Amino acid sequence: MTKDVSTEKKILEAARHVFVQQGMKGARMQEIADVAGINKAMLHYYFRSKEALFERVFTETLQVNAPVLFGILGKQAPLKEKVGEFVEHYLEILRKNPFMPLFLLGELSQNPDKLMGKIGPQVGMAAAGLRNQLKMEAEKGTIRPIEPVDFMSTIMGLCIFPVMAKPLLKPLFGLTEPAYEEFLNRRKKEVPSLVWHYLTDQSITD
Amino acid sequence: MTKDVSTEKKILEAARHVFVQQGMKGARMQEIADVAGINKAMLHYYFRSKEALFERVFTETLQVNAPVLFGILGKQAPLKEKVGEFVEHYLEILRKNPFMPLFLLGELSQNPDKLMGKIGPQVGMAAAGLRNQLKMEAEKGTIRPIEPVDFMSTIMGLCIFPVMAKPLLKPLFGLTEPAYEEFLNRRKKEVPSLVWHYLTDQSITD
DNA sequence: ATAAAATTTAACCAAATGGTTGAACCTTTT
DNA sequence: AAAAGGTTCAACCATTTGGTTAAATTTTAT
Repeated sequence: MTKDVSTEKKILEAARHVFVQQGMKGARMQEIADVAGINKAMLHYYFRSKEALFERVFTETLQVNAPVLFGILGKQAPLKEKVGEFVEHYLEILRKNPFMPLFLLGELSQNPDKLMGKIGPQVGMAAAGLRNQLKMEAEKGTIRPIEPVDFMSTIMGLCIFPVMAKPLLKPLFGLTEPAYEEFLNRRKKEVPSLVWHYLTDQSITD
Repeated sequence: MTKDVSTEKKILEAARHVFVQQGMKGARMQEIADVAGINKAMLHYYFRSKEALFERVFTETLQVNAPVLFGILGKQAPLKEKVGEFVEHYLEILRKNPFMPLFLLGELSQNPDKLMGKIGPQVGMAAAGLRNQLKMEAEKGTIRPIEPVDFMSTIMGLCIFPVMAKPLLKPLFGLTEPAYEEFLNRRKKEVPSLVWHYLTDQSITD
């Protein structure tokens, strides 16, 4: 691990790396220590227990990612523009952190309650903003009426699945690594246009 | 657990239940025994080790689910029809086994290799059939040219995400259980029509 | 009915793993 | 420079957990 970085940072970096990849149950304190390049006792010196360390990493991860996601969709701008920006940014983030969705959704499934209170207000605002925009645009006739959940699920599902199903998709369709990368790049164009059709085409609900 | 069922079946049922929900690492042999209503030693009597038991459950799960999925999309029928049937069936399966995708994708991420050889031929056939149909329909002009990966990712992502992100979506959008169910039902109509647009609208690639 | 084989159980065992401790080692303060 | 406080480490401890064993019980074959 990089020298001259405070031990606490080194631990958090290592812990995030291991936890995200192995999950709470799969992660071993020893491995986190090894990755951080320090003694196992340090983990307990800086963070009381495995649970405390995990809690910290999980919360941090959520509080860093959620605002990015909802920040884009919640801000003031034309919807079409925001969709494009969201997909582009999100796919890029996902490409760099392919284990993030599995990690977050996995731990969230184990502990559905530990969500609100962590991402509360910040994301709540963005969600409310999005809800309003969808409503107003629908009244204006720019888009068809649509629920925020439907919208979010569509756009997130289209972005997340290709990334987290990589180990399924690659062998199944005989993709080489470059071919897979190409596929991800295609998504950047296809998903926004797909989502836009989803928003505007009246025939979808009829 | 139900009486009069062979111990082996009881174990496999219990193991599937626990493994799918907790993952390989998270699952405890004792819990599996408890759920099965038998002694822990029985697990080792019928299946050598935790790994062997897991292997069995994982393989079985894969071999039961994959053919259902790809069976529908691989068979001989109009594409539009198959898409509708797939989404309907798949969403129903997912509603009953909400932890399945997280389980399969999670374990697959840990062990990308353990895929082929398990679902090999059966699914390979279906995938090839789908590839041909997409190619032929594109040449006929019924749909636009599209890669099988793109198609599969779109349809699966749209189905899977709403189910596996339930613990995220429910609190985030303040959905009650009935409201969430309603949402899932909306998907049954929206997803096929969305996918169909995705297949036919030329402007998506332009 | 009885011996043999298969099944089930409780008690154990060894390894893995989260966590602790006390001494050594810096760094800062006075 | 020496005391004090913070940091790091190797060795150790307790619990958990996958796995074993030998005896008991049930089932099957003769």
